[in-house]
Amino acid sequence: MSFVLEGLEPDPIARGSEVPGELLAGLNPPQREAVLYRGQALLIVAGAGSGKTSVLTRRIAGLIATREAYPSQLLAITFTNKAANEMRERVRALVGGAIEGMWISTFHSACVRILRRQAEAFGLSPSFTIYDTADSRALLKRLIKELDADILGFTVGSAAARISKLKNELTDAEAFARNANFDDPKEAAFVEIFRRYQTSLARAKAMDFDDLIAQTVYLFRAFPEVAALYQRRFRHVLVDEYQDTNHAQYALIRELVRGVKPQHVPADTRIRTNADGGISPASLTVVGDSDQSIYAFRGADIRNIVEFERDFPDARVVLLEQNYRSSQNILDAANAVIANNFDRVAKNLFTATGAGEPIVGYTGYSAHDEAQFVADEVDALHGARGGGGKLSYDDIAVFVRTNSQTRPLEEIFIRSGIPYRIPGGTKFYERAEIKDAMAYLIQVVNPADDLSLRRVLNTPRRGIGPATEAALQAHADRMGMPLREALREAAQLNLGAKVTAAILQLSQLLDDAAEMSLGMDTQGVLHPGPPFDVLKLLMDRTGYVAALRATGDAQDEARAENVEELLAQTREFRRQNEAAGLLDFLTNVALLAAADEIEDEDGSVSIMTLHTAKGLEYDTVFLTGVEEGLLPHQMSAGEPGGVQEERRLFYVGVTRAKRRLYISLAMTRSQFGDTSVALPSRYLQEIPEGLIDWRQSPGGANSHGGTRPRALNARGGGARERFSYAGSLPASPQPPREKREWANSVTGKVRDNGDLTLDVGDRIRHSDFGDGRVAGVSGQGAKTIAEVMFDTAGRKKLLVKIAPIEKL
DNA sequence: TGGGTTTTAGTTTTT
DNA sequence: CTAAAACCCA
Repeated sequence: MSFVLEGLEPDPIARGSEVPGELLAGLNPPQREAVLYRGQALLIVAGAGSGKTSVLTRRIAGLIATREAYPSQLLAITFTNKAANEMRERVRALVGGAIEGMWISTFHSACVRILRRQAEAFGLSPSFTIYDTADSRALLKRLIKELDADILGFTVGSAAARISKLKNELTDAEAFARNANFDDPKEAAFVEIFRRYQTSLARAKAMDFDDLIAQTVYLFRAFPEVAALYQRRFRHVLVDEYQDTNHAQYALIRELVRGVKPQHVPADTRIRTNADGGISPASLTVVGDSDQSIYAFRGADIRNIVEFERDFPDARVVLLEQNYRSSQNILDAANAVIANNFDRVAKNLFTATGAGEPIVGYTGYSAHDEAQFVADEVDALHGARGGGGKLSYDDIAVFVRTNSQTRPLEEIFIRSGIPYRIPGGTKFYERAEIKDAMAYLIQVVNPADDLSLRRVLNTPRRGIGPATEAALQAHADRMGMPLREALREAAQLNLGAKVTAAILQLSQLLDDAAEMSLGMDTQGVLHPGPPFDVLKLLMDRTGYVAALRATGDAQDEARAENVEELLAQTREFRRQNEAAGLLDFLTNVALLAAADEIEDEDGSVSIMTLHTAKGLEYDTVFLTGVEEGLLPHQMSAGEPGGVQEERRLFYVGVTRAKRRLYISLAMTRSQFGDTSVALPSRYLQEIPEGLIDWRQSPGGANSHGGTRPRALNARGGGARERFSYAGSLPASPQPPREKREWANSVTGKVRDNGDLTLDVGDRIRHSDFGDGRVAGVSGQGAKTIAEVMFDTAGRKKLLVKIAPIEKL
């Protein structure tokens, strides 16, 4: 290889002339600058839909094409694996295949890679396992119970949240203990929980999600020569979605783009050194949009992006404001809403594509009604009836605020025969049977992980009950060995002959599986065995799947099929990653993100949370549950900046839509089994008059004030639908109270029945369902619910106050 | 030890 | 209301 080595060093002056023209084709001036700028630090403030992925990929392609950097000198951090794969393909298409050695991955994947590679340097097992949230919680549960900390008010959730938060701030157990107030019994107990949690992880050779980042930072700080390895290698670091980085991630980036001291530069380096023999810092490019920061709950610190220029005084800032995704109507709505967030740098998205179709609004009686509307519209758009529109299902997405909202949507979609997917919602890997199978695999790779062994000890049933487990655990503790070792010595424990045999059999099986996973010794080289073979061996010899099949239970049959599906996935994984072993498979699964499950062109509608939707785009978007208490969510009311964060969430949702946006809500929502009245979200009011075409408006006759209802969102001047509040919303955070009513919608479907009372046995008439008989009444006052057996429509639950019914 | 029943707790968002 | 967890009995 005879590269021109001088060319590898970044030149602080833009080298526009050298970047191939085709990489700049079709870019607007700021985009062009973002591709061409060369310097230590660059912040690209990329509004929604402003073509940032395009800019980022061309910037990378430019660096490679001009020989400013080898692909292996580039590190690009994305938010999801899906985004990483997409970027990899797009860069490959631009530079013609030569991107081997380039790292494009998520923060977590990159850290795992570094940690596994450097594990031995600081006494860590390279085959450490990654605990997901459920694993962490299971461990914490044991610890809290052990310490009787529950009486102090500790819950698994609160402890987990607190530990996660501390780790994201790079505060480890010891650092926390140093400043803890031990006079407070609760705080003292927490210190103990945190410490034990961490030692348990270490003993199990496991890390939780937050550790992956934090430990990498600690590694770099403790071993400058290890850090230097990566500082020398990565000459260009690019970070996407920078507004959602937390402190630990920020610190990691800072470590990576630090210059290398002369003593850490090998004599034969091919990188140009400074006068003192050191190497200057890598160049850093970050892309983000503070208006789309929606992960504060995960420790994301908006200051990372807002104060970027303070961190890097020489930084260039490029603003991308032209939107290439959405119609002007959609952008107007988005701009208007986000403008209500104070404390933000003004930014106004614009487009050249024209107004487009109006936003469609709909208000259902209930979540089911709302879901039915969505289903009907999807059906119509797909052209099942009209034939005019030929929108593919995968061009449509339905967004929800909370996971529980997917349920009614799912029910209606099934009934309507609309194919759908819920990325991240299926929780395939959280199913008990999958966790069982995975626990076997983890135990094969990491025998120190007692948690996984305990899980499979008696699954399927092999007669190892709590008593036997305790005996094994006691032996393990006594000998200071992992549970896995204790299994081998089961014969010493004077257990029953049957039980002992079962234990030894399991032990032998795990040994055999471990041998297989390491691979056959062909010509002295170890090739990791295919994960499929290992899992198949385990499932066959344990009889796990067979046991499920044998029960004859339909649910167990479904579980057996899930395990088969997992087997298929291991096979598929090996197909796509040829030399990949079991550890790679497990890592891959652990770091899977919800959005990674989205397949393009799979012919189904995607239903997902607003958080999952970040970074995606769809021709048609349904934004559902736009109600007070849901968006903004009740839980956010207490948090500082909560309502603003929720507004950004709303903004993210709106700006995902390319051509059509539907906004819907329900007048009542059920949770915990009872139904309550819901009010339209305050964010709806922030959308300018005329942008929304209400098919069914959130009525609201103004019977209390003297103010005439404003035709806020009536289209074409005709006040067909009206949407107003009695007076203006209070400036205070509280939503309007019971004075507001759902009444007198022009369609006549939404009404106020006053204090109509119904009793069991009454005959009533419903405008949609026809005649029926009241079968039961529950609830009080405005929330009175009647259960009605309709003569033709079957059994329905109705909110008496607003249902379109009359007593006969 | 296993199965069945009662009880209780939980609902924000996620790598 | 639902799902998981605790509890109880055979």
